[in-house]
Amino acid sequence: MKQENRREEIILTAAKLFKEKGYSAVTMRDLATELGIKAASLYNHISSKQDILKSIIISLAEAFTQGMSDIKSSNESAINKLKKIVVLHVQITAQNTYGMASLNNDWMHLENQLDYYLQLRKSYERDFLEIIKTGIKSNEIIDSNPEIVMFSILSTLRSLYLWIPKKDELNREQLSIELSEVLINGINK
Amino acid sequence: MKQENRREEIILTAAKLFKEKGYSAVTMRDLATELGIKAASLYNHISSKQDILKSIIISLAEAFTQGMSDIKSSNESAINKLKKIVVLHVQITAQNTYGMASLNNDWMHLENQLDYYLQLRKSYERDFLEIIKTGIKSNEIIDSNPEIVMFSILSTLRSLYLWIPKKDELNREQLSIELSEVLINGINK
DNA sequence: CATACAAACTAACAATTGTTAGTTAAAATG
DNA sequence: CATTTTAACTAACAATTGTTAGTTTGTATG
Repeated sequence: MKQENRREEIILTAAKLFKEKGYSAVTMRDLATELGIKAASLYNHISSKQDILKSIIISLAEAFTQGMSDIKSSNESAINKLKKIVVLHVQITAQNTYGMASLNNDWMHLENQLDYYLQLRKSYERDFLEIIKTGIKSNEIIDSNPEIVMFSILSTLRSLYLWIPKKDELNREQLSIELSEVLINGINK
Repeated sequence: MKQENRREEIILTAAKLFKEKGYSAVTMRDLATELGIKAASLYNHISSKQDILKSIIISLAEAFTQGMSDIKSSNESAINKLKKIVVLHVQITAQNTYGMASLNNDWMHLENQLDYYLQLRKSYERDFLEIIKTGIKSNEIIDSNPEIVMFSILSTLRSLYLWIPKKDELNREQLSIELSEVLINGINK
C-alpha cells in the first residue's frame, strides 16, 4: 500500500512555500530541502511540479463550486445566502490558508487545467452576482451597482488567507459573524 | 541627454508582464521580446531586473505614504478621512494598474529595499487603524473590531487593480463614490 | 528466509536564467 | 566634418532549473 501521507505532506509543504514566494520562485530543491530530502526523491510521490500546483488549486476550486451549489439551492433570502458565502470562505480558508494563497496568486501558472479553473471561477462569480441582483430586486439589498457589491465582498473574502493566520484567537464562527456584520450592514453609525 | 523615456517604457512594459505572470516568471528575454529588442540591450537603460522591480514598487509605496500623511493632517471627520483614503487608492491605482499588481504580489521579491517597503506598509496600516479607532471613539463608526473593519476596506482597495481595467466606463470619481457608499454604509436595506 | 516494494540516494542531462564584454550603426554635438 | 553618445547588436558565461536513470537501503509480506 503506497503511503499517500507522504504525497499530502509534500503538497502541503509546497503550498506553504508557494504562499511565501509564489509558484515560480520555489524550486524543487527548495521544496526538497524543506522536507529534508533530495529533489529527485520527490518524484517517487509526485509526477511534476505542475502536478503539485494542480492538486492544490483544483481541489479548492471544486470545494467552492460545491459550496456555492448548496447555497444556491438553499431556499434562503439573498442576505442569508450572502452570509452563507461568508461562512463558506471562512471555513475553506481556515482549513487551508496555504493553498488559498496559490488559488489566489498562482492560478495563471496552471497549464492543462487552466481552462477548467477559469470555467469554475466564472461560474462561481455568475452565481454570486445573481444572488446580489435578486436581493436588489426583492428590496433586501440597497439599490447599488451589483458588480461593485460583489467586488467589494469578494475582495475581502479572497484576502482572508492573509489575515486568518494572524488572528487565530478569533474563532471561525465569531469571525464569520463580525465579517458579515461589517460587509453587509456597513460601518456608519 | 540620456533618453529617460526608454527606461520608463521598459519599466511600464515590465509591470505589465509582472501583472500577468508575476516577477519570477518573467524573464529578461520575455521583456526584451515584448519591446522588440534583445535582452542584453535592456542593460543600456536599467541596471538589473531587481532594479526594475524596485522602481515600480517603491515609488508607489511612497505615493501612498504621502497621501496618508496629507489625510492624517486634514482636520476631517473619521468617515471623511476614510472617504479620502478610498479616493487615494482609486486615483493611484487608476494611474498605474500594472504597477499596483507588483506592489500587491511581488513585494516579497524586493531584496535591498524589502525592509524599507515593509516599514512604509506598517506605518500606513498603523495610521489607517488609528483613523478607524478614533471614529469608533467619537461615535461616528459602529462599535466593531477595528482590525476587521480595516481588513475589509483595505482588501477591497488593494484589489482595485484587478477591477478598474475591466470597468473603465465608470469614471474614477463615480467609482470612488459608489465604493465609499458600499464600504461605509453597507448594503443592507 | 526470500522476495517485493517504497522511498531515499547519486549523478547527470538539456534548457533556461540574469548578466557581461565587446562591437556596430545611427544620431546628436561641437 | 569630426567626434561623442546612444542604443541596439552578437556571443558567451556560470549558475540554476525541472527532470530522468539507475542504484541502494530498509521494511513488510509470503
